[in-house]
Order: sequence, then structure tokens, then C-alpha cells
Amino acid sequence: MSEPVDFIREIIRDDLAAGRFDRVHTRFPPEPNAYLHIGHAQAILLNYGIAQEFGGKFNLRFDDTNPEKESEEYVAAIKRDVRWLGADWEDREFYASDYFEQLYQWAEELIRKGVAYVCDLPPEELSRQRGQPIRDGDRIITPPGVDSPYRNRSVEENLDLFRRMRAGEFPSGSRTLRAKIDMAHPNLNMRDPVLYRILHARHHRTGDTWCIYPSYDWAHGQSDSIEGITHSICTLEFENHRPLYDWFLDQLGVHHPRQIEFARLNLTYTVTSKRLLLRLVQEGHVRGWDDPRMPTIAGIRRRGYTPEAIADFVRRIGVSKAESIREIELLEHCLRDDLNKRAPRRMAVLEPVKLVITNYPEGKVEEFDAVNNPEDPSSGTRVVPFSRELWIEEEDFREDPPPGFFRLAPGREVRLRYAYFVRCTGVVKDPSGRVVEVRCTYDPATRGGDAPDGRKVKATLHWVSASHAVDAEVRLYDRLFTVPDPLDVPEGEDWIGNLNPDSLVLLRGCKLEPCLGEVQAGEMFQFERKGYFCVDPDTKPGLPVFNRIVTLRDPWAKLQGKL
RNA sequence: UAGGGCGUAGCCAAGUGGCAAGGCAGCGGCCUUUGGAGCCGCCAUUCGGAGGUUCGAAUCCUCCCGCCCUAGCCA
Repeated sequence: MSEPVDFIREIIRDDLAAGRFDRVHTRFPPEPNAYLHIGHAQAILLNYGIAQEFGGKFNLRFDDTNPEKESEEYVAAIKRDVRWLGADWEDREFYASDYFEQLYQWAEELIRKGVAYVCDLPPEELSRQRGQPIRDGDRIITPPGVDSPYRNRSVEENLDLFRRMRAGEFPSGSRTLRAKIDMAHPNLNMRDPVLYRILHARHHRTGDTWCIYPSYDWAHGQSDSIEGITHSICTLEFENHRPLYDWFLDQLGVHHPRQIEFARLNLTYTVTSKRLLLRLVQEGHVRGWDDPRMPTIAGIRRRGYTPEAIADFVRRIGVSKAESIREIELLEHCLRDDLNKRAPRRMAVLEPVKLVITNYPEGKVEEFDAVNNPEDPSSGTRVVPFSRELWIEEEDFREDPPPGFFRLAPGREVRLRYAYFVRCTGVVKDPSGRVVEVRCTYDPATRGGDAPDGRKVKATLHWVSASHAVDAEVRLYDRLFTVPDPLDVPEGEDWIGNLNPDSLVLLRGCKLEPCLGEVQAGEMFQFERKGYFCVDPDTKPGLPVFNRIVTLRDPWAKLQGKL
């Protein structure tokens, strides 16, 4: 294990060495109330990766303790996503709801021990008594809480009330079961936290069996304990809860995992919060959870991101306790790095303009061999047809080329990839002055793309033979937000205002080389000079639909942005 | 002077008393039938700040500053 050792792996290694545990067992514990996002990918890969490296096990457990927000749809989506990332939970698919009865029994145990009681306080009163912060001049003081008037009920009364809670005798929200810890505790989580609330709601797995549901705090640690988890890895906000989980486990005298907290992943130009993503979906700012602009696993999968690239990204960002915002550029780098090695090259003209080679025989068709992937010789070659009329990229021709532009312009000579050198001899314009056709002549001696006299050209263009082209729809995706930190808005303004109006540019009538006529959803290609693209599930026979995954690095575009 | 965390380059991040790894971004250059890829070079006299201990401090001590989390019967 000379690979990167983060502080979590270090702790685990030390635990093993010290004999605190003799095995490693991790888990990923999502709540099925939304789709997973890129931040979860890090947690999944971290937990699964650790289990693998230490020869341990990895569980998938749904923390389904809030029936009002959860559903089977989310369960299914989450399983699909975790599997896609390559994390294998084998037969260990669990649910906190599997443990409801055990949790209930343990709650009775605490009551019998005199460390839990039924409280009749309404929500607002309960929260007030736990200790609201008070401003004292410049300081903020958190006063001690106030003991509930129900705190000293007898064990018998508590047991009776708790059982009647379970039996459904009381309305939702009317009572709670609370742990009796310390209302003056400096850690608010220790001020008699709620273990059970009454909720007459149908649960997606247990149906109407229960009308009281355990709080997350009461369910989470014990669920880990039941599963024999050794290392409960979670995000920073649960650090404050650790003393409470420790208290529960110690009171119960059961297996006690070690909890380790790390900083959640933040990414520039994106939001990673289930609540915020839910809003984007519900308000229709995107087409759904799997919209290719979404940072959800489902979204980036459809976009064309690969599990390998994501794993590489996660490996590179490491893990720490320092809160941070990662730059999206690193993710894009990992993607290009992965796709560069695996994506077959193709020629595709996205915004076509006609190129007519006036000295090329009409009706003649030549075929050229094109390399499928210069990074992978084993991927071989394919044949592309060439003829007198071609499509080239509109932006590859400029009537008045600016400084630094070395593509096609009147009088200029460029190479058509794999084919010939051509020199621009003129243009044809429509009445509005727009160039609708570029005319040129070719040099037969440059067949294949090299000039026998050794002369050079400064640019190589991609092209597609007009009569052989396949039409396609191409969806150009860009960042969903225009600013690095979308949530950073002036007081009173909505972060929705930071949405990028150009995050999706729809292109129809794109011209593809013929072999792209039959493709399967999910297939990925590099469209030379344009970027990496993948076939969208919306593809229909005769009309391929491609998503742009990410552009190629493009110094010229960058230069222009600065001009 | 609530409790719990965190501060090393633009963004991350190694570093665990012996003299600041690496990646991304950026900037130069080479090469190129993708302005892609690849290759080479540059990019912290200094680790939030100030003192102190030490032959020697990002690492140990003291004080200070800044940021984050918690105050749901959400997770």
C-alpha cells in the first residue's frame, strides 16, 4: 500500500495494527429521497475502495427513516448508480427499516434503564427548551436548556405511553421518545435528543406497520453496529453527533464502530445538495434528474462521463477535513485523459458550410483510410469517402481572418485531413451577405495529406462528404451555472439567477461521416477538433442524437475569448 | 467569553523536528496530418499572524486572527 494514504486509511491501518479491529467493513448509507450526485460518488468510491484494499466488506444500506420523503424510485436509481460506479455490495443490500423492530426493542431497553422518556412537548416548545442562542452585546451565548416537565415520568408510565405510541393511539407529532442525557450539555445534540416521533405515514417498505419512526440519530449508529461496520465514514456535519452515537452504543453495550468524518466534495460551477438539485428538477430548469447538465450520477452518466474518469478524479482530489471547493477543470482533465485513450476518432461537422472543390471531377468518389485512435494502434482504421462537395465547419473559414487565425481564408491553403491540400479561390454568398459556399481547388499531388515538395500548411480541417453525410442532432452542453460559486448571491437574490442560459445549445442538421449512421446509446467518440461526444438514449433509427461530453482543450478558442 | 472542526501556491494536497512532494490551472518552448495528444522548462526563501522552545520549526508551546458546522419530531 504505497499508494496515496489519506488520513482515513491511516486511521484504519493503525486500528488494525493496534488490534482495535481485526477486519474492515464499510458501508454507503444513502437516504432514498433523491438521486445521488458527484459528491456521493466520492463517498461510495472511498468506502468501497477501502473495503477492497483492506480485504474487507462493503454494504449498501438505505437509511430510510423518513417515509414522507422517500420512495422506491430513488432506491432503484441509487442502486443503479452505485453499481455503475463499480462498487459491489454483493448480497449485502440493507435498509434501516429492516432494523425497526430491533431499534424499538432497544428503545424500550433505554426506557427500562431510566435513560429515555416519553415527552409531550409540542415541537416549538421542545426546541425552545433545548436552548436558543442569545445575543449578549457582541457575543452569542448559548444558555443551558430546560428540563422537560415530562422528564421524570416513571419507567412504567414511559413504557405504557411508548407502547401506545406504537399502537397508534396518538396523533402525529403529539409525543416523542427522548433520551435522558443532559439538558445543559454544551453539545446541543446531547440535550435529550428525540429518538422517536409519531408519524402516521405509509413507508415505502414497511407499509402501515409503523406509525412511529426512529430519528436518523437513533437509527444510524445502531444500524452500523448491527451490520458489524468497523469504520463509519461520513461527512463533517456529523462530527457533532459522534458523542451522541457513542452514548447510544455504550448504553446498549453493542458493537461500536469508529466514526471518521471527512469534508464533503464541492465543485465550482455546480451545486451539490440534494435539496437544491431537487428544486432544479421540480421547477423544470433541467429535463430531469438525468439531464446531462446535472451533477447527478445519472446525469453525468447520460452526459458520457465514465466511471473510470470519476474514479481517477476522486483519487486525485484525495480526502481531508479541510473544507474546499474543487475546480471543475480537474474533473474535465480526468475525463479528457480517459476519453483520449479510449474514444474512437470520427469526423463530424457540427455547423456546416459547403466546400466545393472546383477542379475535382464531378461524380468521382475516393476512399481514404482514417486512423481510429492515434493513442491506440490496435483500434485500426476505417474508410471515409471523399468527393467534390464537402461539408466543413463554418468557423473554419473566415473571409477576413483575424491575426492568429490559420484556418481557411481567401487565397489560403489548408489540409483536409487524410485527403488533400485545398486552396480557397472564392466564396458564394446569399443575398444577405452570408457565406453559403466556399470554393477551392485541390492539389492532386498532395493525396493523403502531404506535399511532395515539402510545403507546409498551418491547419488541418475535418470534413464530411456531402453526398455521404449522415444527419444528426447534437446537444452542446456547457456548465449549468455562469459563476464558480452559484450560491454566492446578494442578499435577497435567488441563486437560480446564476443558471447559464446557454448550458444547452441544440444543433440540428449536423453532418457526420457515414459510419456514424448506426450507433448504440452510450457509445462514445471523439469528433476530431471538436470534443468528446456520446450517443444519447433519445437516438432513433435514422436520427442519431449526440451529447457533447467535454470539448477538447482549445487554445484558439481561449485566445479569442481574450481578444 | 457555547460546543465541535478547519487554515501549506489561483484550486486541491503531501509533509508527523533536519531545511516545502505531486496534480489541476497558468506561463514559455519543442513536436504534431486534431490549434488534440505527447515532451521539456517555469510557477511558495516559506506554511493564517505574532511571540517562544531548539543548533535547527509548516511540524512542539503560548496568544491572536479568519472560516465552517450544530441549535429539525430532516438526513
